[in-house]
Amino acid sequence: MLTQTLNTQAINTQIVGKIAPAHPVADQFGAITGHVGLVATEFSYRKDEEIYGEDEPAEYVYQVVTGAVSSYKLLSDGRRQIGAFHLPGDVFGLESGPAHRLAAEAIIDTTVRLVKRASLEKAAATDVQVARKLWAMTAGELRHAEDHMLLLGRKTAMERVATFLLEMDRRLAVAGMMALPMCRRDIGDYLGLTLETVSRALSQLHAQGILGFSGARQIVLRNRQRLQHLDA
Amino acid sequence: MLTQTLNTQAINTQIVGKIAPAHPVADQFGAITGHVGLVATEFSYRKDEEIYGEDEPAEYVYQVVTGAVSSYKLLSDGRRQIGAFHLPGDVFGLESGPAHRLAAEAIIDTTVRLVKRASLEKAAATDVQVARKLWAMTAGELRHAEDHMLLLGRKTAMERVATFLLEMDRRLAVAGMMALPMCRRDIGDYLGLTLETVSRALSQLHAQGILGFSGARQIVLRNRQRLQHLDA
DNA sequence: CGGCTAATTGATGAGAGTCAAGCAGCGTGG
DNA sequence: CCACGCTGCTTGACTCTCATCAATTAGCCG
Repeated sequence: MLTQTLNTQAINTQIVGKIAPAHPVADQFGAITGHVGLVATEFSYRKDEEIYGEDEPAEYVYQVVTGAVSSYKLLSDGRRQIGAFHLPGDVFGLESGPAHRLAAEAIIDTTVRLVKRASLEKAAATDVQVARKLWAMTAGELRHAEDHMLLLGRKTAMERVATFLLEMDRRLAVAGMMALPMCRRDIGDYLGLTLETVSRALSQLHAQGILGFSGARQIVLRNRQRLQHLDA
Repeated sequence: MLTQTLNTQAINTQIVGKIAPAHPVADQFGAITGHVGLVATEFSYRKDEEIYGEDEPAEYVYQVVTGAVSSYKLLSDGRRQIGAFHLPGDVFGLESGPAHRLAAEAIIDTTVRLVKRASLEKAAATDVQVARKLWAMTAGELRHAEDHMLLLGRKTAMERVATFLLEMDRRLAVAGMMALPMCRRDIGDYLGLTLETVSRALSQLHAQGILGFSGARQIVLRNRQRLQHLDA
């Protein structure tokens, strides 16, 4: 079904390495594919559209060009844990085994670049540098997951929200302001909290002057030091 | 300081591949090192002894021969999150980057086999099969961490304990009985609960006839199906 | 058998969840 | 350009699960 969607909506096929990196930072996708001449395709998803499901065969590896994606697991009764948010430049959907172990969906309108998993595997089989990079990317995800386990298992609601704000500030702040792509429910599902608890924590930080709002999703951190102090 | 300890206590140096695997299951260590002739050393730690600290340089990769190890992170005030338990046969301490991102300590008297990280790196640089195996091991850890994030973020206390029992049953049950190497506090720190909550959940499962005790750490699962049902 | 550590159990309380109401921001259409 | 309506966010009142504090009890090793 992903394949079907791809066939009907794919808009842009290019040789990776001939296009400019989407972002000024080291382009992780290019680092893998640049010198092996893999074909990458651009593709778009609308807000709330599923990119792949949990346990679905991992046919493609993705990189966010614009927009934002969440990776998550569900329990049978609908409880959801978001494991990571993927922002422009981030690679997601990379698996060592045959299937995706989290589902992924666009949280706002999103464009991704994608390559076939099989072609990466093939490149890795002959090029040790590619193999090393794939390992390093998985290790980076593991590092994030380990940090997040500490947050989910042992931090208070306020500490979780403080950690979240500092992470998003680091990853998407422009000119000291961040435009959050995700709603309060998504933040709650990422932090193991309810959306109400997230909202209350943000309100409290606002009341203390630690952050400012210009719209619920436009946040300015006014005192990173105090926020770091709240983050245990 | 690890080096110092190694110098004083190392007892056994061997060519990996010439010794019998510690366990009947596929030997992960051997899979990496068997055909490249790496030198492995055996080494022992006493209960509660630290094997390496968080952010310490990752000089060695380890495999549990006998005993059990926990990998954990600490907050400044002492709150602890155990990310994984390592049981006989398990590899731990494998890093793609330069440092350990969790600390590790023996939870009972433990013997490990270890190889220099640098020699693995070297083997991976020339042997794509080794590189692939290292990636797969890190991916396996990531899979466990992703499952554990769901547990920590979204499961109830009883669901967490049920998940834990089923995991340990799968990993260390012999003749339908499991001998837990870890205390209630360790279980709590793994599940994001207090030791009292773990104890109460176990007592409740006992009262319902779902499990039997012969000593606090000797547990028999009498009804895996009901336990699976309690695990969401 | 004695003494220590680990585990159980009970009483109480705090932090986050649930349920519910109202508000604000934003996109749409008149 | 402004009004309307939808969705998402905030806030309040109350509940409940799990943490905390405390006292026994059980298990284990010398």
